Amino acid sequence: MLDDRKLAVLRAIVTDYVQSHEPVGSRAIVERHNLDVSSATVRNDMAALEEEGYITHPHTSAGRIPTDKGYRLFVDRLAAMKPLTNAEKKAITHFLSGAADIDDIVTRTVRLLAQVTQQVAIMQYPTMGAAVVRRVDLISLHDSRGLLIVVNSLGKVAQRSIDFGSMDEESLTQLRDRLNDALAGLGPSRAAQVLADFSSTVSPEVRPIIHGIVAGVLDILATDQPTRIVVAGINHVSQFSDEFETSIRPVLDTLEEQMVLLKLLGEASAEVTVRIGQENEHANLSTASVVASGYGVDDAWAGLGIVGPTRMDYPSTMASVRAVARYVSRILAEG
Amino acid sequence: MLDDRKLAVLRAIVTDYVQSHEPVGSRAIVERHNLDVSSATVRNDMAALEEEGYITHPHTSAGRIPTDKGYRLFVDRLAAMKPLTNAEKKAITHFLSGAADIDDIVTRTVRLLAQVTQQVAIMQYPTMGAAVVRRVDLISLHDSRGLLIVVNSLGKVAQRSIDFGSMDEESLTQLRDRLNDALAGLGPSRAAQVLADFSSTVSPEVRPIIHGIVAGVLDILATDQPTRIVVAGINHVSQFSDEFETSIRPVLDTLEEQMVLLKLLGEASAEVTVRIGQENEHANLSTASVVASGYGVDDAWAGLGIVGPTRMDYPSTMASVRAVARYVSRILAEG
DNA sequence: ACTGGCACTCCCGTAGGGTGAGTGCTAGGA
DNA sequence: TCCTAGCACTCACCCTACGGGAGTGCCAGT
Repeated sequence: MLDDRKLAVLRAIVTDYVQSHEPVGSRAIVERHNLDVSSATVRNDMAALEEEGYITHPHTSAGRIPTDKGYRLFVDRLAAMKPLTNAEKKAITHFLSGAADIDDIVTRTVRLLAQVTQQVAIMQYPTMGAAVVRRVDLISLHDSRGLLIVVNSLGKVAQRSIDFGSMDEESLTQLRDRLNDALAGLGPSRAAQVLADFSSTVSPEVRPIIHGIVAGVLDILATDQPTRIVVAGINHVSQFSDEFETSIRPVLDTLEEQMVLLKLLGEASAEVTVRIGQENEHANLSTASVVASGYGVDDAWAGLGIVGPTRMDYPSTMASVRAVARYVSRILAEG
Repeated sequence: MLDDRKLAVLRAIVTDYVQSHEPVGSRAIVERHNLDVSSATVRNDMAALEEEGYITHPHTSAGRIPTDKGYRLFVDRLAAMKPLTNAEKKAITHFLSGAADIDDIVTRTVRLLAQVTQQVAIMQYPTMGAAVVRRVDLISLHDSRGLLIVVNSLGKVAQRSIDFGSMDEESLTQLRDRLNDALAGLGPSRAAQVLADFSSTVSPEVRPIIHGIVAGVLDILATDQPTRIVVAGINHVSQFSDEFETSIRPVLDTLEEQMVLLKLLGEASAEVTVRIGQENEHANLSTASVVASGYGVDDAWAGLGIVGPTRMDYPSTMASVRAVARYVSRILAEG
């Protein structure tokens, strides 16, 4: 059905359209790609490709543009990831190397991703669910207010504001040490079990306070805590089109919805995945593609990726996403 | 020069234009506002207002629109802040009440601000410069890597990744206690002084490691550390216009520039300040107004605000910004 | 000092015609 | 059987023209 030449024609249409943003005609194809056939032959192939649903044309006398199905075929069978240049690799490592803490790593990475792909980048914080508790700390601030801090083995720091009531500094220190002894090295589910019995081991008068603290720790450990998402390169939404209402507006609306973004990155696997146009369930993203990848180390896994118009340079974008995901994973593993 | 009626005409032009987004003519004014004069009289007043530079008209036969100068006069002399409804107040307190930590407070506040003003909201993290050190912690993670954590009296937690070299757990604990004894309760400048002498009091073999830790603490304490800025409600840029290139694009570009945003909020005072159009030095924001306010407690002060089109409802927006700034300040003071 | 009247300006929506890129189809050739 | 050359046809796009209408500026009158 689809012989090699038809595939070559589809490839030509996709690459040319991505570059020019204009419907591409049969003559342009034979001129720019050396197919050694006439434009009439290409027209016949185009008719076949359109019959199969890989391309379409906006009106009778216009050139062809790829459909979602056409992009999908292109990504799956016709495109090889374009390897990064040395300069690009260098830029990535340089940009990420000076990061101080996890916040910094995430911020830098998402900006870098926006920069190299020239698209809107989104990135999920590594979930702390799978890691083990490394340290619990209690710090009184003023009056009866204070802070509960939990650090996990990935270096992620979580905090909750806590009312310490009438507890004095000394018993606070004591409590802290006991919590550390009890929890250090435990995963979240095991820690939750231990905590369940914890408040019964303390004297009754401080029990309500302990209860608050335990609740705080449990809250932090809960794996389904809303993972934070960061976005960068919003200005690159201009890639989508020059018309705001029909094209850009819905994308911006979607980018404000944390839950939707989480879903987009949700099933991030180790490999780069591409969701094209209508393949995104979300209606606002029907003209958008999402290129995503998982990143992280053994038990701290999360997603990052970009959102761009279906009409994008998939080979380069996929390569960039993959490269950034790998580099940031390496940095997480090292530091 | 500007009698009461002319001011009333200006007020009418501003309010009508903000509402309708269309140039407003002399007849519309006498119809919608009961000025008890004819349209011809209003036309004369308009001519005078235009002479003074408060209004202009896009072409000969169009109605009038306010200039930056006109908005400025309106904000300074003609507009009273529109008090919030009870429902709005309730929504604000409800939205902010459940915040767990400082990250959460900032995230919620900036989203709330975007929500109530229907504009793009920006907010600066409270600077930790002015507060005093409350706790220093050292946590080893794996291999020789570890984490340095500094908590200040406002509950703000800062962290740095540190190489602990060959130090064992015990001497780490010892070092931590010594650091806490030395630094607790000190402001950043005093702490820096103490730290300067600190590394000379330890044994030579661990000195390079201590040096790294001290550098980390100093780094955290440095007041000029890049304060983080968060943005919300980007989708509301649609308020600016329906044309992307000339109007929305430059604003989006600007919102990506952390440094520019910092400047916008930089000189935030306790009162609500408005910068209109060209009053913003940044060229990209020449069609934008910034409504900002400081927030915080005694020595932890930062800015928040919104960015919107010059053509905005100043009374309501200013009231909302003020209200949100006050509520979040109160929450910071309490917890 | 205000008002009614009137000529004038210029945006905007609509209609009509020419242009050109691109297609679909058909008949002929390898 | 596959490819090619040629040709009629279709539309989007651009330019122009033109009437309608909103709004102004000005002047004479009260």
